[in-house]
Amino acid sequence: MRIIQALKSIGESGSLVFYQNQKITQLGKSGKINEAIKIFESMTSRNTVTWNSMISAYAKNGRINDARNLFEQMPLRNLVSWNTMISGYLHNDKVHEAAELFERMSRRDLFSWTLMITCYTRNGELEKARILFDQLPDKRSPVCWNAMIAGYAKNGRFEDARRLFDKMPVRNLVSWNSMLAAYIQNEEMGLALDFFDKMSERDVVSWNLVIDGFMQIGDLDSAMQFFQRIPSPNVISWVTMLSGFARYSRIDEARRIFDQMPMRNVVSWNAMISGYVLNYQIDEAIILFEQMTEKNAVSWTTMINGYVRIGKLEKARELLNLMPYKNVAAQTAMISGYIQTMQMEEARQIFDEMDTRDIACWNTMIAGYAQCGRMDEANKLFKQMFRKNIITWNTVIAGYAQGGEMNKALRIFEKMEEKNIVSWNSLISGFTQNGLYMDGLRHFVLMGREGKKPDQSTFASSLSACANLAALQIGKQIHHLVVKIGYVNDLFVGNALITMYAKCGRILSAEQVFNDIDNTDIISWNSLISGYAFNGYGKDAIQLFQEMLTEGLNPDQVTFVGLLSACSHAGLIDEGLKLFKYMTEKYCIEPLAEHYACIVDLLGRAGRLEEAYQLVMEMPIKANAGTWGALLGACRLHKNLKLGKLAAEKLLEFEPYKTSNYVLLSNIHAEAGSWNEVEKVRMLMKEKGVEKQPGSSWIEIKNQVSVFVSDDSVLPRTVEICEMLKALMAQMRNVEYMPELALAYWNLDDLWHCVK
DNA sequence: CTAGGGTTAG
Repeated sequence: MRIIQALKSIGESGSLVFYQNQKITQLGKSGKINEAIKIFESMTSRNTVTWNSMISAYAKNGRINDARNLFEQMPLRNLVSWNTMISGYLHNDKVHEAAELFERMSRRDLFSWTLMITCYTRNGELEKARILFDQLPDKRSPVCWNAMIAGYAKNGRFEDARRLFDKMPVRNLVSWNSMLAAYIQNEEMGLALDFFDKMSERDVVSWNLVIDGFMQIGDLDSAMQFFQRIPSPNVISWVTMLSGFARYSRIDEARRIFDQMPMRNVVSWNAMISGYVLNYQIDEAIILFEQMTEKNAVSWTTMINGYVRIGKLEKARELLNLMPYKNVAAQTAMISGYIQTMQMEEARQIFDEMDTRDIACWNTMIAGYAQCGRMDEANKLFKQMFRKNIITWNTVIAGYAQGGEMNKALRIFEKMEEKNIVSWNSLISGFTQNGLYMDGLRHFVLMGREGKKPDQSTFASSLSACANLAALQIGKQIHHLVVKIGYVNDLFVGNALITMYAKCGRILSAEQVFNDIDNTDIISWNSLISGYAFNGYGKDAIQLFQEMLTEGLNPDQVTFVGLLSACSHAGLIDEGLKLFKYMTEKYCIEPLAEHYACIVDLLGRAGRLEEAYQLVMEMPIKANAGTWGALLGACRLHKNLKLGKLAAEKLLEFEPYKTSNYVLLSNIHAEAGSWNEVEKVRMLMKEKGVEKQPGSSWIEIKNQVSVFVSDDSVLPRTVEICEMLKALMAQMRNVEYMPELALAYWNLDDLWHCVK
């Protein structure tokens, strides 16, 4: 009908063009970009509005490059063309490009200013937005004020929003709604409801904001009550309810809403599909997806994500191939799917095929390589990246840290301009996990100096460093900080504290922490049991274990490692053997090499060397270095040269480059007085090229850990320290303290040195 | 044809 009408009036100049322009806009808005292109290309005469409409249509459908091409090609640009292009960049998250155009404009109107302010606030660049806002030519128009208020709201600054709201000269309904949204986005439901009651005028947006607020805090009942009070709910009211129920996995209620809706748009369908996807009901999701007459990029992305979620990558890929204009989100979803299943080559293929990529996509790819330990490739991408964000940097740091390359991690970290808590935590936990405890603590201190507050992860890592260094004073200080900043009730921190005190020999403090924390988990119990073990309190370990059972907790493999080592350290041989039996028979826990090592140690201490050896030979899993090491230790204790030699040789097969093993072997020979053999071991080391690692120790003085390395005479105060050592040796002789000289085969002339 | 408040994918 309308076409006929339009054709009838074709005589009037430009009315067909006018009609076609409208059609392009309408098609662009409803996602039918192909039809819009068809009309545009068939047009014989076009005016500036035609070009503007087409630019807008492209931009609304994610084809921002096509939009820009048209913008460049068009014969005559007006102010609206520039604004439309900026708006396109705004909706495609390309703030940088938008700003470039804005700068180049010769004339700007209120549209231009508002667009640009919105661009900056979307990007979190509130200060830039505010500078523009303050330069604003027309202060009486509420539109820009509203944009700035919304910008503050979305970035969590509702007080700033409120200040602006109170200051603005003319308010309209949108201003009131923007302020209402500010409260709701910051989960201030009390303030929001007061504000809502004070509003003299409300529209459906105001109501929708409130029901969304209830949904965000999980109060579905209140949301429903308010929803029923809305005078005339629109699609968005319905979708808010639908997606709210879907988000909380109340999928049947969500479906009921979906079926009852008097009107549905693409978003409604997408929300329902997303609900099913979240609930792993992919079959239901695909039925709806196929029924949809009008799919947009979100529909496709949601569905692809759904298949990725349940591991059906072929199905996901099929959909991606069918998708008409693949967007970054869909492609990134596919890439993460491949990465989750370690199919890096497939992931890379998609990545290479993409015509535009966002930072998140690059980051996903880099994280993928990092997870696979392929840091060279990760780093190559990192270097290629044009614009990086803080996540990019943190991903690379964590990648290097996990691969043990702390030098590289540190170098990247030091190049960062703006570090956040995640950057610091990646670095500190990297040091700690790679045994570089001092470096970990040093950076913990540096972080404090830069005024950054530690969080639970920082505390867990640095407490673990203290535990391994037995740095009690520093550990205690960190504990105070934990209390002060308020992480006492964090499980990770609590468990780290237990381990720290236990490893520092303060088992009473460990107990106290254990008793003080509100909620314990299996790791807390295991930590305290291992703590008892470490300090030789075998009976307490067993008693705690029994308490754990009465509490109804199920012990795991780690529990028994702690228990068995507790028994071996305390010489509780029968109890240990009984527990081992209990573990395998009652709890059906497959013993690990660690468990066998404990049992070997137990039998060995009791002098039952043959039995221990028998166990090692018969155990169903392969003995590891720990098992042979336990046997070797027992042999030395009971001076069993024959078995000891055998164990030592086995041990050397596992760890041919570990100096301490050679030391053990040569000590056995030395104790037996076979000096020829001792010499042979020394030759063997030379042959294998084993470097004697400098011995090191550390001492805590006035809250400062000092590391001493042997055979290093460069640093100051060496002479002083040696004098002191000599004096101490003399005193020790006086009180008849004799070090075990049989063990002192290695350089007695070592110098101890203060590194820091 | 372009700007401010509300929904969906990441």
